[in-house]
Amino acid sequence: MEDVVSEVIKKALGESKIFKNREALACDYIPNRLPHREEYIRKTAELLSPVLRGEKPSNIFLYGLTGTGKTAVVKYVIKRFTEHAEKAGIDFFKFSYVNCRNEDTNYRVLFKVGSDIGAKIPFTGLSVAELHNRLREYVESKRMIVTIVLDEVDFLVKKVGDDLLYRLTRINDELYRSKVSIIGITNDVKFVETLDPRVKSSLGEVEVVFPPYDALQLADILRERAVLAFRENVLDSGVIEYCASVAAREHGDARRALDLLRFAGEIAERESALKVTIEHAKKAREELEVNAATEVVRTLPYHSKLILLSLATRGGFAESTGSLYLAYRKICDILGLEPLAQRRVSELISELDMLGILTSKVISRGRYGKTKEIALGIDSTVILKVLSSDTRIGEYVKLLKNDRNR
DNA sequence: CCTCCACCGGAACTTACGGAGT
DNA sequence: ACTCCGTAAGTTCCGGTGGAGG
Repeated sequence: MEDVVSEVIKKALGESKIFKNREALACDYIPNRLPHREEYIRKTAELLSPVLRGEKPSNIFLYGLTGTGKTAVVKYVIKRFTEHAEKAGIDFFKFSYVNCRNEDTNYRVLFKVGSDIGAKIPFTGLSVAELHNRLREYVESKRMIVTIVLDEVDFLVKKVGDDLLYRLTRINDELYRSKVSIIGITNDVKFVETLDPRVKSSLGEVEVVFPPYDALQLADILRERAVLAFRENVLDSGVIEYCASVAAREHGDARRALDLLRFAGEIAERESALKVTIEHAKKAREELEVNAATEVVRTLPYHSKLILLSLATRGGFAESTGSLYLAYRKICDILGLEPLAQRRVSELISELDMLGILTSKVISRGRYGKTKEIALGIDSTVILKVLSSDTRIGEYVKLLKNDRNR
């Protein structure tokens, strides 16, 4: 009998029966065509076209929910412009793409910009102000148009404020031979309202809103990518439509649709199936959902976990805030912890509701008061399993099981 | 129609904590 | 090393409320 590991190794190294190029379904893949975004590509390219003549384009702000193609459109246009520049031997415009979720401090953003445009900058040791100056001097000395793309810029601002944005929008006042323009991308629509009015007006010279995709458009996108990603005839009919309709229900998120399709393919591969079927897609959806849920539960504050624990041990249902609170206090007592006030617990319940882990409904029982009816949104055994990764909770759960067996 | 339960949920206040500036 | 400031998490206080039962 062959040993298991070498079997796995052989499988991993061997040609995939399902995938031709798995990468084509990754969310950071830039395809050659972006279906249903042609007009946005045109608009973005037109807005950026001044750089081709060595002039400064307007600052641009792009909004739209997650997975509506903002990043893909911008990256696509940048790629094409850069290709053109290389072919024509032009070097008077440069792009810098910064994802503010990864580069989440002022220093790291500036550092990324610096390395993207070819300035040599020590990766530590300078103050932010000094870094800013050096960058400005470098840009000025090279006589060029720099376009900085700040993706998920709301992350940066939430973490360190809009100081950097303000300085970047004002940097042109000190540049004579060169210019800098900014493209901000965010999926938080309310975010712009929180900005300093000065930043808001100069950053939002032009605003472009990306609408969500509908199910048919998502299906088109998936079809296009599927041709690249999968071998011929491995996709069962209806798989693409299924993935598209699931994602369309969640505000038309193309990223989710792609994830789903890729994961369905991976499941099919794991099962050594010859075709990717709707069953695989359904399984993928379930697993992705459970994964997302367990991830949320795992990162919950401790007392929120305890509230969930109280709910899960009562069969996932509580007829009132008061009764759940009592159960929660009992658990706190057993674990020797200070319980939170009921007011706070009530709020935490509402937060859990918003996260989609449980549903709480405010109801009135007339004479018997007004309260929240609370029900778990996920299977309670799943919750208990996830919560048990905390040692103290785990012990408690074990204790309960023993009691029940007796 | 009124009452009154068992909370809801707004507001103001207290602590604790992690930077920024000096 | 120091203060200062903003923020997050909780607490206390309290007015508000939908509707069953009188």
